[in-house]
Amino acid sequence: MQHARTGKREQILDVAGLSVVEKGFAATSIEEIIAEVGITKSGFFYHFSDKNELAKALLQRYIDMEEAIFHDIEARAYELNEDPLHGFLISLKLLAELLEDLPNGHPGCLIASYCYQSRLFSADIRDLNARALMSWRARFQQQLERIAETYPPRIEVDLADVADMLSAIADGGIILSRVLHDKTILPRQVMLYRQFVKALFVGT
Amino acid sequence: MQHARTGKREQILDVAGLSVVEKGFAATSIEEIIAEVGITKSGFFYHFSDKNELAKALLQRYIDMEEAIFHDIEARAYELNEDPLHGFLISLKLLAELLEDLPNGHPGCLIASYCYQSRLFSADIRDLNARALMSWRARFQQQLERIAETYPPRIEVDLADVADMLSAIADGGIILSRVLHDKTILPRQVMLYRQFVKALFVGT
DNA sequence: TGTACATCAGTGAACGCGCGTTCACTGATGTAC
DNA sequence: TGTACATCAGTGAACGCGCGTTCACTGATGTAC
Repeated sequence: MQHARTGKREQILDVAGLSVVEKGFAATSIEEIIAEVGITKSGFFYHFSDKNELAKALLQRYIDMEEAIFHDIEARAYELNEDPLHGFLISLKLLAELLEDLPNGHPGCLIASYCYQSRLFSADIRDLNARALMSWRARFQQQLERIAETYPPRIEVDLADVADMLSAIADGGIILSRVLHDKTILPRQVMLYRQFVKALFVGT
Repeated sequence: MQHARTGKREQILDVAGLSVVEKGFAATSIEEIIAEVGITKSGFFYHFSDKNELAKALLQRYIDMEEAIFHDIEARAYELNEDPLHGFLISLKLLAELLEDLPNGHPGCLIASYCYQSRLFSADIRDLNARALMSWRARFQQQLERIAETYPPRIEVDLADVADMLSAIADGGIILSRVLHDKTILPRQVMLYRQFVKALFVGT
């Protein structure tokens, strides 16, 4: 077994996570998960009280991972750089590189997946999804506002929209990359967004 | 019954289409569809040989509808206007207005929905999905290239990427709008893309 | 115009399978005294 | 150090329900001659 050393709970989340972004949550059966993990059905229900709890744990883990990745990227980007614009541009470059280096492209955004199956989930899961998106908006908007203090925008825009645009580009880019089987699309879109931000604050 | 005058086949597609973007294809049961349409299960199988045929018909209809909408928008945008840039900018404005006027926001993009459930579908459906995205890329890229002949780009970009960006913004914007329950996000993203295109070809 | 036949748009009953969930139980490890 | 008990990480068998699919059949409408 490949994950012999990791806990069964973590293995369940790994297997389920992959399946959910490729088949959807409803089509991801517990039966199939336990077969791949090598556990009985009762073993599954020891870790999760029901399937809804699996959905919640899956989403929470995904959000935490993304949060950690962005935190790390920003720490590196602003490390030797106090200029907010250059820091943000470096962040975007680092993000694009990270996405480029994923061997099979981005596996799929769980927030987008859940969005297209929202009637399956309880209100707390939908809330979790919405709060994740709002926290990204706040995070990017804050950085954009710091930039705008030094570099007055050359185009009249709502910085919340510019912040949302990164989330949109990311989710949309993942979809394009997957459907067209071209993993370069997503990082290229991030770099294009970067050029837009540059044009926005320093002109063409 | 609200669709008393339309054919049962069309009603099946209407009901199924809405359910698929809210619960996913696997969780959209034939049982539930026929209950809402007011038909027996055998009636369903008269119209579709199996569930996969429903998926295919659903996607084909969605693609045809989107195609018709874009065709209509472009016809109106370029009607009194031979300048390619202004024509494209008007297209985007018309698109944003159309999206703004949808009473409940965009119901959901079937291409994105299928992308996150692709393992459920046969190869011909996945192909259909990919070809739809490629035709949009081609359509937008062609217009961008016509623009570039008259307005040399102020930023060095790949126009195929700029074309893809519109698809990405649209798919991503739909997701943001739905998850955050704010239908204004999608049209605002389209308008922001419009500002990017403007900056790209005429500067800031 | 009448009759024979074909097609259309379904009905009704039955099928087997896989699903999520429950329940009583267990063997290995950890902790208290 | 030994014993009693608790907790952890599961097992095994059974459940009822809903799913997609099949099959023989039907009543209304259309077409040929």
